[in-house]
Amino acid sequence: MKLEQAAKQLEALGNPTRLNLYRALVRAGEAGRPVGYLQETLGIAASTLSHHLHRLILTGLVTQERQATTLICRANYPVMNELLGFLADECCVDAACGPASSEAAA
Amino acid sequence: MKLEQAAKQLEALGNPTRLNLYRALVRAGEAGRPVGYLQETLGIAASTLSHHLHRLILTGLVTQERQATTLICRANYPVMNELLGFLADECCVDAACGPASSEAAA
DNA sequence: GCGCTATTTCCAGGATTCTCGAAATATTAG
DNA sequence: CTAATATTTCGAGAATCCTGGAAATAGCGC
Repeated sequence: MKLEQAAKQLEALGNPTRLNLYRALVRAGEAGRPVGYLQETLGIAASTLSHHLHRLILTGLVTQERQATTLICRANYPVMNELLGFLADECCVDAACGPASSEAAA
Repeated sequence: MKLEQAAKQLEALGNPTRLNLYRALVRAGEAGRPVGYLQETLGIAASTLSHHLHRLILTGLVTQERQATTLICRANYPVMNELLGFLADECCVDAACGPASSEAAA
């Protein structure tokens, strides 16, 4: 069920700490960020960060890659785009919802 | 603080019942839906629905309008678009993230 | 005002979340 | 193998959320 998955991803982003964390990764782009760097930047306990990170990874919003003892985290752009698509999906089936939509003639 | 607000909205959408509810309103468009209709459609207790609805209204994602004894609920499209914008906002500052972005020349 | 329908508020129990420190694990360096 | 660093897992307390039933409120028609 797609809705469940979308809800989980939204819930994962619906916590200030995690949203902040996620945005840091989004900003970092392809380069990604090591866990330790994120921990210092966000100023939270390592265990707390690990907990949140785990959640983002479970929902597919973030990926990790090992580099020696350091773990590099990256935002998973395709998953985010899919989520954005899901939200905008059924928008406008019966009403105009703004300028962001497709090229359907007025 | 914008991040707090975005997190609250995402959290509001990050519950299957609420996401379902919200999508029903998105699908309904301008017409909106009466609370009672939503309650039957979703098959949940009136108090539960009221609770979730209240939350969506607090975050600004949903609006209500009274029509006699019936309350019509509508999705607030501008707010949703703002939220989508916030998510896509800092995307790609350092990496390509897909086709959904703006018209900035490459 | 009275009754009627639509909706919300109050209350409570059970589940989940958030946060952290301490201990455990993983990987590399020597 | 031992030491050192990076990260996760464990345990726990406080807070919040989710759900529904019962009672209260809001607006309408008579």
